[in-house]
Amino acid sequence: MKFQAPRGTEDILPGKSEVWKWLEDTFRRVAERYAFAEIRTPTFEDIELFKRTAGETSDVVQKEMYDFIDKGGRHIALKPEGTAPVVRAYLENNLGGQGQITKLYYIMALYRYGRPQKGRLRELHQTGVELIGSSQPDGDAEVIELTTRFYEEIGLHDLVVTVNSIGETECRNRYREALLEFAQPILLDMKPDERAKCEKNPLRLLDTKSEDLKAKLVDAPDIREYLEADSQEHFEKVLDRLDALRVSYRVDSRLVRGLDYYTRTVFEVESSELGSQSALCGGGRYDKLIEQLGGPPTPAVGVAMGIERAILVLEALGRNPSGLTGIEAFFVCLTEDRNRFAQILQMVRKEGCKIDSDLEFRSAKSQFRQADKSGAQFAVVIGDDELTTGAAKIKNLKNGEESTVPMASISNAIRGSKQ
RNA sequence: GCGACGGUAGCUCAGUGGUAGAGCACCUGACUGUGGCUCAGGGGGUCGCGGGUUCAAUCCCCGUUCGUCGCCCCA
Repeated sequence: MKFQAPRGTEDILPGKSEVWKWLEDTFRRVAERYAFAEIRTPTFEDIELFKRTAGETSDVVQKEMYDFIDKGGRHIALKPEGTAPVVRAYLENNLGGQGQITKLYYIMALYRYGRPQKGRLRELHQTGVELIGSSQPDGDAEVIELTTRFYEEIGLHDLVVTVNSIGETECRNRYREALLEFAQPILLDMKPDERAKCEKNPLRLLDTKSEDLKAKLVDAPDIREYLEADSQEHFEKVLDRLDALRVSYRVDSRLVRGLDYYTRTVFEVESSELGSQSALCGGGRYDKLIEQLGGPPTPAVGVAMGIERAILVLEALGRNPSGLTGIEAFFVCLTEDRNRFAQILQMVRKEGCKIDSDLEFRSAKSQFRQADKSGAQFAVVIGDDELTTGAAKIKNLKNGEESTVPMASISNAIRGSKQ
């Protein structure tokens, strides 16, 4: 019996885990600069939390949840998205008392039972922020700017944000009807299940990938003509702020999002490097969600970014994040006195150096080969001669120069020349 | 969940109805304590898993699993 990782999951191995660490560190740094604080929520929640919020028409909830009945008879779901759990925690812990603004960020694993593909795993990871308590367009803009800031800092330039406003519930309902009416003839030649989906949520029509369908929809009504004055004004202010911050964006009235709780501003970033899983991140305002979960009416806006997808884009562009960890020195053992040798390693490690050595009693030649491959700048030679004189030989592997330093100054010698 | 294609050494892949190969990587050696180049030698694969056809299958058939691409959906 050979075990393998469950379908749609992956191991993140050394060589790649460094990129993950770097990406997460960068995200934390950026989010904290905007005064967001980290929140961590449980891996699983009461399934109702997601049913209540993500919407009946959303596939994420309809068919992609990992759910089970636990031993106490509770119906549990592994979280398929991050916003609902964060809002649940926000309400449960009274984070936002008295009209405060709460800024939270997260890095979490999510679970969606779909057919796996590159860039679409069953266990996926997202970073995101939620800005809760402000209805001002300034919040929308700050979240969008933070998002572009993050992508800039991981070396993804020239990404364009697509933004749209889908207004409040009422105007969206009116629009929905108008669109449905326009689309009647189109719906007639669709397959029954596809048609049912579109009839239930006509907005789905808009983000189709079918060129054919797109062509039929060129003259479809435009949602922005249905926006109520407040939403329209809000949207304009967001765009004005993005202009002022020099965030490049594209307005696309066809952009709608898959989760039902969005209101007003929605946005996403795509990359052409990603094939059919092109979205790098998605977000927007969700002013009604908190009420839906039993809280006081509280406006909020947030974004979720796919970590795997960001990494795929970096790989596709051939970016190799530099400055990743490696060892500083490789210690070559040429004495039978392995205890003394180990003590020296212990000392240097206590002093904070990242070092390695051969554990297999291999030849000097082999040890130097390992030193070379390790990428370390130095090989430190400890043999019987060195033990008697109390001074190690340090070889700079880049230029071949050798010098002799007292045992006590090995770490200084390694570090000293680092800058 | 639907359709198509794929799974051979650590990696990238070739190959044939008679139980397998290359390149790279790895290990050892080329005068006793010195790497990156070169040369010589070496280890390593139940050819995804299970069943069937056959005298015989890695190669044919069926099933299954995992992946890739598209759809769906989304991050």
